Amino acid sequence: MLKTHSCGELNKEHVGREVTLAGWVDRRRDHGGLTFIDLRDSNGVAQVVFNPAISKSCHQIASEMRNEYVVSVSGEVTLRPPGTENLKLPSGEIEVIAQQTTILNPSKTPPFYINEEVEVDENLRLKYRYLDLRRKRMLNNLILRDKVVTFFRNFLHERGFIEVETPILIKSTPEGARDYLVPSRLYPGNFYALPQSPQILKQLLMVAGIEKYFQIAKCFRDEDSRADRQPEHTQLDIEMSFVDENDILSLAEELFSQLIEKVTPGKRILKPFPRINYREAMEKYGSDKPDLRFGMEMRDFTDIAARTDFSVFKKIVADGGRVKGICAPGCSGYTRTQLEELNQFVKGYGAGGLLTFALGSDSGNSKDLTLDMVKSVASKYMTLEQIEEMARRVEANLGDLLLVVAGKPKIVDKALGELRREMGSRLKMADPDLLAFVFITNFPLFAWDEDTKRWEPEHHPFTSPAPEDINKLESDPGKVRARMYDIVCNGMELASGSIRIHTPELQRRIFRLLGYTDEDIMLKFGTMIEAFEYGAPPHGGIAPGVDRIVMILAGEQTIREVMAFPKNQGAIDMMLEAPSPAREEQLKELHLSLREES
RNA sequence: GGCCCCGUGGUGUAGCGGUCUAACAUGCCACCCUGUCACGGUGGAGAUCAGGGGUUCAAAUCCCCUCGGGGUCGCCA
Repeated sequence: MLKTHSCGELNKEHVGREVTLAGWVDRRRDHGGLTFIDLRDSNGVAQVVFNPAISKSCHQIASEMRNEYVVSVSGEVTLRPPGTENLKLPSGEIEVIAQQTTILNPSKTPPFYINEEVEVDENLRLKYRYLDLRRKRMLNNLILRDKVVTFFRNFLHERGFIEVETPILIKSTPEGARDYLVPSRLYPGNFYALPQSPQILKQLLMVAGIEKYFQIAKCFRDEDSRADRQPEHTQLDIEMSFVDENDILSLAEELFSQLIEKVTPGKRILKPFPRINYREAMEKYGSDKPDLRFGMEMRDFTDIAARTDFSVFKKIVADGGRVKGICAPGCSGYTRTQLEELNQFVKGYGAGGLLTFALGSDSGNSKDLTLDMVKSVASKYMTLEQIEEMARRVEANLGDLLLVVAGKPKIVDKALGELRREMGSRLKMADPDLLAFVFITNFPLFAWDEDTKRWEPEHHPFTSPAPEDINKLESDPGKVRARMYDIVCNGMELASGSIRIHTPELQRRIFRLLGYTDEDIMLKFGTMIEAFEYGAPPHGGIAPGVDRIVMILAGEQTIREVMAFPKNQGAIDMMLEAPSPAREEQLKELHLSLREES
């Protein structure tokens, strides 16, 4: 090693020792006759003193040092003179008196600050990610991520799980997201696909008798990116044999509870994790990933709306629509501009508009409400009783603002659910120290796809239907519930899993329902079906998203901040400049020619 | 593909029709400085205001288009 100690570890214990440090110049303070350097390495920072009275040549060399130069320093660890200690630094009571120093490698002036926390244009950071990662915040995120992954491995190993790697070059399957394809050199016109998840492989491991499997697995999906989505992400992939829903959920609950306790003990969690079924989540929160850090639940006003003289309401109800609302506490004073902003907000989710009821200007009990205190375009078509009834359902008081959306049920839930989330964040209703984990259960097995006019799996086609609903599979597929569950935290889907189908008959039945011919089934999923004919055990699993978990624990707004080398929203690696054109020889070898885009 | 937001020295911001020959902080360069720690002081260099077009006597500023970035809807079993 070119060093005997790391900068961060030095303290009073080391006083009197001769040490050699090596790292980056974090800051130089040149007093002319005396120069200080904050030397930084992956462990922390230590102050080095260059005193010409100790070593004239060292002092000379120090005058050439600049930020981010890589240097090594040898010298004695001494206590700082009284009154010059720096309590902000763990090594602040000591300093190293340079007796020998070398510039190992100079550095150009970095394109942005390494030693200060300032927001920098993200593409610039991504282009120079290797510099960006030198910043404290990024280093801490990588350290946190390592702690999380290490915890997962230990936790599962202690419970008898074994980690199995599965291949990255696999077969394209028709279900789900767009695949990343890899052309085959040996077989012209044939392609591998990168796994969207190791789903089929882990189920085959169950057939293999592994019983308790996990993997820190890379997953690839060629879909548009978001703050919480990337072309490639990492899952903690878990699968177990001879289990039911409860076994998986209690394992997951234990996993996350202990993780939080160990890694971010300052955070509170709800324990036990609440379990909400899909229907209830959609009813109350308009979302299958509700943020439970605050209430503001949605209530149904459809029956009230039907009784009013408000033609907008009546028409929507007559057409099979619904009317639902939430209460924004203390917001009755919202200006026209603010209300219009919220109106535009719900329109963005397909709603026709937002109807608001400002309940008086003062705070107080809603029993004191009178009709002239209500400000709303709809109030003249409604009775006081009707408005009071709405207020009562959402537990509104004087001074509150009712936010009501009417329209097609799906759109109402989506728009009002997003509005709830928006108001929660505007009114800062979420406790920042709370991690509101919740299980969402009893998802429907299928969702009707209007575009393809087909039933599509809500999760994936390997999810087992609830036993009591199996007889409805063909007759009423929309009513069939799935043995599926999600883990949601603070409004983000953190994990998804299910008990799987393990008999060939049922698996075939599901595929047929999804519109596959028997020939298709054998062509595309033949391996799976055949494997199920050789004694497949009942099994199920779950797959938490590692990037999202770390993002939440780190308090970051995007998963890019917790990935070492992420891609930008356009799926471009700014640092490596990928994707990039292939050379003609490469294309030829792969039997590919490029198509002219029209 | 739709919608919203953003683009001014290396970095972060101000300026939002004329006083901009573009300001401030920091960084950079030079010199001074022996106890600083976001050291201090003096001086200096550094910006075709993303690009193009238009409106105007006059555009960083208003309008249009393009490009780039972010957020989001669609999409993501």
